[in-house]
Amino acid sequence: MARAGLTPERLVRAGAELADEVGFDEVTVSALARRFDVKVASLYSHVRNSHDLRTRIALLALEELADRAAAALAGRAGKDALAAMANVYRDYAREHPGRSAAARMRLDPETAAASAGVRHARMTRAVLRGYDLEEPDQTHAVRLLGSFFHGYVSLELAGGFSHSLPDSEETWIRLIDALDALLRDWPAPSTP
Amino acid sequence: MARAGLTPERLVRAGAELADEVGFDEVTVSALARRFDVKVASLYSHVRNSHDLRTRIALLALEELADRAAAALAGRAGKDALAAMANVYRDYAREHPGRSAAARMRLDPETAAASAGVRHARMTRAVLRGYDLEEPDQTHAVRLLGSFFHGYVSLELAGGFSHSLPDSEETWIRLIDALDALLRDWPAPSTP
DNA sequence: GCAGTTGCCTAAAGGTATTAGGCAAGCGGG
DNA sequence: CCCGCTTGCCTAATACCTTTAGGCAACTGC
Repeated sequence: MARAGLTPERLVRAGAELADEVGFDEVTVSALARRFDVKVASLYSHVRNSHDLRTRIALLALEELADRAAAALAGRAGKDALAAMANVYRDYAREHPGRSAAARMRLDPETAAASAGVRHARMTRAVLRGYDLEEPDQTHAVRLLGSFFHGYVSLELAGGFSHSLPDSEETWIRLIDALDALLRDWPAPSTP
Repeated sequence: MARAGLTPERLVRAGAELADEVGFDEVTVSALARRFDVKVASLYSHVRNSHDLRTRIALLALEELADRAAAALAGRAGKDALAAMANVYRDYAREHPGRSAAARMRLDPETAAASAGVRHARMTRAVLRGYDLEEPDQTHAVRLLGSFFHGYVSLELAGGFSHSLPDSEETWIRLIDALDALLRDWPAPSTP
């Protein structure tokens, strides 16, 4: 019988495609085996287990996303950079909903530390160099942007903003405006 | 044999507790049956299927959250109300991580429309009455707050902000400051 | 206390995850 | 060229979760 030519890389790539087609939650070792027309057990020489497969898809998505962000940020600063980075996340989510969900998967700390997640953090800080923020405000801002991007993309993908006006596109543009304004004019701590 | 006294309500409540203990993803019909010391098939007279169970847990969580928010908002306005609402979400997530994850579960449109989600939307708009926002900016702001709360709570629960300084508590307070400032001084659309 | 309902059980089938061990495809050396 | 070794994919088996069908016993109301 001819061999299927499985490798971890091909499996992960196919798993990512599967995720985009049927949703990250439906990515299963069995479904992937079907896709390669191979028995389920065969995958276990290339991937440790189901969790390992999903983790690798998440890592792939984080890499792709970081690559796109790096490309988009090159030569931009200030609001331009902010908008570029924001659009990278949103566009990726719309083009690759499954991968995008994977990128939001919870990783254990060591895996996360070795992932492209750290590039994301560095790039976010790079964007913030266009604004005048000292520590710890810069970290607060990193967390604000992370939360907002994560939340907006999740809600939009879940259909939260469809079927109501104004459409999501307009909100998105206006919210980037708003965040830009906030970062430019970052408030001092309130005195309680 | 004595009967276990199953009802949909008891199952959903126990399912919510189970979610808080082991995570929403691990909430399974089998695990719930074990918890009641009952055979798995017995649950199927009370709950349509696994998805139905999870949906009901989500609806419970949304109700609880809306009740808390309503209580917290009574008699408050402006930044006070904003902070109160924000803290409801965050505190709920910390006290009830499983329910909180359930509340973020994707619901189909009809279910969502019949859920306490609409109360949340109304209350968010009520909070925004303390700020001077016309439509469509009010809707943009609703979406901003929704995204931010959702994102922040997800990331914090996933451990995204632990093991780094400043601690999440401080960031949280400062970001509420920041959002308050942004809402008070909402920028006009940028002219592209 | 009896009849009817209904709640929980047994049985069974199908899907996913995972491990152990086997056979042959394809590569490298003679 | 072909022989042997590696290793890739397979069969087999176990375990768990989901879901449906049908049965018997425990409550409920008369």
